[in-house]
Amino acid sequence: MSDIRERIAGLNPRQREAVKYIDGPCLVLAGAGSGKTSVITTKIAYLIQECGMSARRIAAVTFTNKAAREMKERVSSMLPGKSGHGLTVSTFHTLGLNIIKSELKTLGLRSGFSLFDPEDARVLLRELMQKDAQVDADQINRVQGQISSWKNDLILPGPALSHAETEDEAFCARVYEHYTRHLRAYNAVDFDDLIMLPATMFERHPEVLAKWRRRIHYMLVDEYQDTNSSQYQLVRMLMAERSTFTVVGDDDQSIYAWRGARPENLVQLGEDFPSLNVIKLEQNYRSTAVILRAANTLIANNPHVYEKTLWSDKGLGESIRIIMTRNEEAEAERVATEILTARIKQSAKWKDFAVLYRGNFQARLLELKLQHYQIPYKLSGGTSFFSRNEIKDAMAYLRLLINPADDNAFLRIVNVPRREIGPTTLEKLANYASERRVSLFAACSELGLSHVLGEKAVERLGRFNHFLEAIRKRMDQGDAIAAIRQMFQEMDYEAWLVQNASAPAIAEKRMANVWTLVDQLEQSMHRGTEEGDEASEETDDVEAAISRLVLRDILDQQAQEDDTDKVQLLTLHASKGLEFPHVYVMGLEEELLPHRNSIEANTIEEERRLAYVGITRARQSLTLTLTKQRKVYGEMMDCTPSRFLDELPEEDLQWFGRPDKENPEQKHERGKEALAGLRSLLG
DNA sequence: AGGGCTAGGCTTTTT
DNA sequence: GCCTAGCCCT
Repeated sequence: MSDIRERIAGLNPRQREAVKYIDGPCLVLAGAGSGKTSVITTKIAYLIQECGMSARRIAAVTFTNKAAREMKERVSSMLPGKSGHGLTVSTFHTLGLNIIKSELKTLGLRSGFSLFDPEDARVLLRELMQKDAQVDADQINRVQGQISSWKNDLILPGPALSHAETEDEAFCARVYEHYTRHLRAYNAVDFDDLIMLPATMFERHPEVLAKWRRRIHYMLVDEYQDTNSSQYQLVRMLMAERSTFTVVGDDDQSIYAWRGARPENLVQLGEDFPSLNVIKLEQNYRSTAVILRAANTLIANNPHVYEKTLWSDKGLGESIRIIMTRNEEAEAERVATEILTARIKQSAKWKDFAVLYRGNFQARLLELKLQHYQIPYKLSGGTSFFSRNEIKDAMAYLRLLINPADDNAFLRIVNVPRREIGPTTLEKLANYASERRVSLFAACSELGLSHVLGEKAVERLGRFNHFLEAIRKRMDQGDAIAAIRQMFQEMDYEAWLVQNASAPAIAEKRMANVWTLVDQLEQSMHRGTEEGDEASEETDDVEAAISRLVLRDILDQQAQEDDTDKVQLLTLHASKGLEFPHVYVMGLEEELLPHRNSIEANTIEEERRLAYVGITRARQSLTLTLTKQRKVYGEMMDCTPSRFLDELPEEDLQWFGRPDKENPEQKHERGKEALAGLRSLLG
């Protein structure tokens, strides 16, 4: 807990200015590795410690839970005692969720509302579209994407329909309208609503906005280049009067345009706030001069509103190596053996190496080679915990418990485990429910059901309803978590898993996943209670905790695993924000990086930024690889070296395996050399 | 209720 | 060329 003044004294002049400028709007253009997180965390501590601002009046916003968690930790380590109490450090979505939770009435929601993840939303969309036309798998995705981008632009269904230019768009808008109505009926919101609802509410209810402006006096936004339109509107509305905020970002690292990020928001800010103080952080504390020179010359090919050039005092460092191989197998092989030898030569650890690539498929071959050489590695990505079926089932139970109007959750689990409630019964139930305008779950216990359904069916539905109602009662009365555990036991969910699994061991694993989920729910509840965000009763805590679960805001169990000594395999996207002593970027070829679709869509600039992000991850050494041939969709294709290679400073590059007319033997010799070196090292 | 077949698609992905 | 989602068939 070092003194805040000391900490500020340790910053460079630009960083110090960024921390101490608090009287107006502030944009910090933070180049890669320029210590932006330090600036944000120190600034929060400075506001509290030196400027006497209450932590409760400060909100810092990030894009990922991980970043929010880390930032919170760093800030609280700088602050003495409880002075950080009440500080908000959260994702945009969690901030939106909290706003929604305190404005339920204005928004026309009831407490315990469900949060639909994109998969839930997709299921609902499919159902809605099936009525209209025949469903095309791809069509659902397109509609979902269109709705999402409308929501990102704060466009409601009405205007979406009236402004539709094509029949296709009009169709989407009609589905959007249905979708919105159904979400309302289910007392549910989706991820995009977490931003859109607060933003549109603030527009329509100035008195509510005024209240929130009194609550939040200073805002800090990390990764500002990743904000979309609705997020920007939210920040703008909250901060409009006071103009006290700091946003930190790097337009050169904007790589999420495809999911709605608007790097133009950086420019927009200057127009909306003419007094904006723009501070550039250009000193890089991460990489060698050679690496930065490559990064600078590459990105200079993109147009810039604010020019910036990274520099470091770390010395030139090694040349950048470019390795060209015969095919993708040789490429993977080469990367594996390079890491093997480099580790010994540099007496480095496995975790000092990262291999970056454009697409996840590129990792497959590499994995094989790494396994062959017994190199330990950690692969980022893969199937998420939350897309597992048992987790989706468990989540549906939780959702239905706190929100009986959630018909989607009901349909998912009413017959899981088997309760002999089939499609015919459900259809009749649905008709009855929609006539009486009640939820499916509520309809289950209505007496009138016996007019439309057989005795047995009525009995089964009633039993299901009573079962869950009993659990709900237990949750209200006492230990909610205990009641939830009991629920899974009483319905013998494990038996159902065993029945459905190919091996008992698999079922066991799945059941363990469910218990992990419940454990995390429990932990999340305790965390929420300790922080005492708002006065809340027990059930309110469960609701909040379940929402946090859906938002993936759970403790990272892989945290310890991250520290282990393994080579990191990541997509270029996933590498943003990280750094490694030795970085390999694979597949520097036209059609791959830049990606084929981006060439066609003419979004080369974003691909260039992607390459820029990859390059700037490296501290000490950088190796780029490419191949002459590669299998594309099963067909062997000749590859062209990426245009980005031509945009790097020739004098800093060291080529291996480049076909060279003057010296055709070169590649052969180099290859042999490398192999001989490897052999001698391996003994 | 589950498995097998076929067609289409094939970058990146957080909340 | 391979994978996966969704459909159909038993």
